[in-house]
Amino acid sequence: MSGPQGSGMNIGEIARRAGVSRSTVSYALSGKRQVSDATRRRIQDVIDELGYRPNASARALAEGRTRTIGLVIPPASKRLTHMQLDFVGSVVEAAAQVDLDVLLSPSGGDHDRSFERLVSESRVDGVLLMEIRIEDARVDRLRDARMPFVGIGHPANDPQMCWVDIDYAGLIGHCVRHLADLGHRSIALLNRSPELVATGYGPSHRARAGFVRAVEEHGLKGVELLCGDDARSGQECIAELLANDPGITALATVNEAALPGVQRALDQAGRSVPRDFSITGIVASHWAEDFRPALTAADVPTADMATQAMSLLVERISDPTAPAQHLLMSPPITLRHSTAAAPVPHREP
Amino acid sequence: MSGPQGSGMNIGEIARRAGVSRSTVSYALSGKRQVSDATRRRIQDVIDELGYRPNASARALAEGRTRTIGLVIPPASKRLTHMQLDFVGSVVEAAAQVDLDVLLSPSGGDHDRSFERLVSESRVDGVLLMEIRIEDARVDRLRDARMPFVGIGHPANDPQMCWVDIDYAGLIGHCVRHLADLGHRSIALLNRSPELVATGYGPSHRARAGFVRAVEEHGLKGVELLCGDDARSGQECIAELLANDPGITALATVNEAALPGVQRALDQAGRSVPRDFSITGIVASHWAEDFRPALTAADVPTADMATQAMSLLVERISDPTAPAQHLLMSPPITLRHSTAAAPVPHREP
DNA sequence: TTGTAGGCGTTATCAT
DNA sequence: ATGATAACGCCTACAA
Repeated sequence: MSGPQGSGMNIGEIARRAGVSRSTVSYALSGKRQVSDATRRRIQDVIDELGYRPNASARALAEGRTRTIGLVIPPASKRLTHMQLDFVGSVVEAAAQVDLDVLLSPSGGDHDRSFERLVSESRVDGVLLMEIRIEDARVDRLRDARMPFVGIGHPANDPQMCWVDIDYAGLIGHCVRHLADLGHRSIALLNRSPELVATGYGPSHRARAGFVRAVEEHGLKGVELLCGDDARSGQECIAELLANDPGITALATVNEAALPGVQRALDQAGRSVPRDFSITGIVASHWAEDFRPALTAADVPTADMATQAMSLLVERISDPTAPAQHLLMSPPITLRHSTAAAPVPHREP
Repeated sequence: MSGPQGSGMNIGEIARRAGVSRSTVSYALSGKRQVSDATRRRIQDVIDELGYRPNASARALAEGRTRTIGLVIPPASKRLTHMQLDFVGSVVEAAAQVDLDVLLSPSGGDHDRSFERLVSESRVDGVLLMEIRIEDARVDRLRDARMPFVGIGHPANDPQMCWVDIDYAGLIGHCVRHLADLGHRSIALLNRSPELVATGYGPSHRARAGFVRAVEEHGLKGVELLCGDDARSGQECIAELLANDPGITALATVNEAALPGVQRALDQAGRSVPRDFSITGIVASHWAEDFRPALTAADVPTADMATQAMSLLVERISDPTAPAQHLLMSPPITLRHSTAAAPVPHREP
């Protein structure tokens, strides 16, 4: 009943007490060869009594796999977004479902000890790589090390690589069309930070592309806002927007962390949502619900993505040579209460 | 330059190519005994050329430690709160600082395979246990397995155990006093879900105790609300409160996930914060900033807690017999914009 | 300063 | 149906 940690509790000890050889115990446990009912029961009794569990390191060494996957997350220093955190939770859950453990690695820069441990010390069987840049050294590193991996997000055209991503370009396009249908003629895109965009952050670039294209298609006026991932930046950004472009009546966002600030700036300007100003975009689903008013938005299906990414990874681990798969997800826009018909322009009497 | 994964890349191969024995390579790497400059350089050259890194499993097996710690989180199925997720990020960061990896285990019920793997397969050197119940089987399990661990939260009186926690009772007391000082006479405690409270969730019980005591001390009327961890529950809860106890003018909360709903219910009732209704409580710091209006609250210092917990754990791993330490943190209440003097009661004319 | 060899706890290939 | 025994890759006395 007590712990197997302390003293010399190992497969040999079990074998000795059960009066069999170590291999028999091993096989009784794995079921990889027949063991008579009698001995199996004897072995199981001893195991139950002592609370034995095989040592993971020894097993990993012998089997050549760790039953663990790595999850590379952005460094926590710059606080993770709701979406990212949600995704981490979902991945851990999805992994637990298939009895895999998850090793977390916060990795941003290129000199990252934690990331290096992951890829080159055989700590994990495969890796889920979050927050991929359009040009991402880590992708090359993983490939170089022959480590099976699946990207959450995708770099520039790379058919060999396996990934799942959100269709930012398409979804922002849908958002723009939704706003256009409501009669908005001048709209803004609330993108992420200038630094992130400068490093070639895929979602930002694709959101921009989708925005530019859709704005053009619908003959709208569009302005792009580069904005830090926090409430303060959001507030400054929107305050400035309202001052410089008072004609803007709607916003599509890919920057959920800035939203509280957006609210505040609109409040201060006396603009009410959705009466005077519409907001939509791409956000983690519960975040959309938590907004006031509830946000009409494309809800990122983090749990789904996690499950899909996990099964892709499992597949890739078991057959690294199989053709790479890409999954571009495009969740529908859920209509809530943050968008409405464009306000009628003021007329001087 | 390329990966050590593929073929037979191990310490023996390095030794062969450098023309030395395996032990020399090992010592050159660990620095645990003198190696002549010449051979060290020769070895290093080979290592650099091949991009060799020692196999973690083999090392763990030989050394008897994994350089990994486990982080036991609540199951992700019921979405984690901001505070919890924030904490996860902070822990990972703190661990990376000291070159430790973090294995995540979502563990709620008592039959948890992932948790069992953690404690009994020697996958980790120590464990950080989140969301401890006042009576918590996992604590016994860890102790039983002689696994060094530190609790985030603490069970009932247990001087042997090492933990760091927030002083919920004291902090809620401060919140109540703050409200009392502002003239509020009838206040509510927004506690967490009935189920959580029923399972003996420490923070809830301690918040309640602190609330009851402080309310009594200041001669106030106090009502406790048990409320699910989501916006909808918050909305229902507060709607009901305003209907049944219209005299309530302030709220102290330990349930940040319900706050968006609280906002909505107050909006619908035409009560404005802080003019008609004050809100304060204990929340993750950025959550307080993101509230509208910004929340006067005790900001939980998650990064601090993580760092402290980590160093306690490291210490405990290196000397399991050292006396247990307890850290009860009591962050100050940051004054923002969600509390104000109690509104003057209505008078029928 | 360096080499030899045994052990860490499993799995898996031989035999029997 | 079961036992020996050699890997797996690294660390570390013990020798030289």
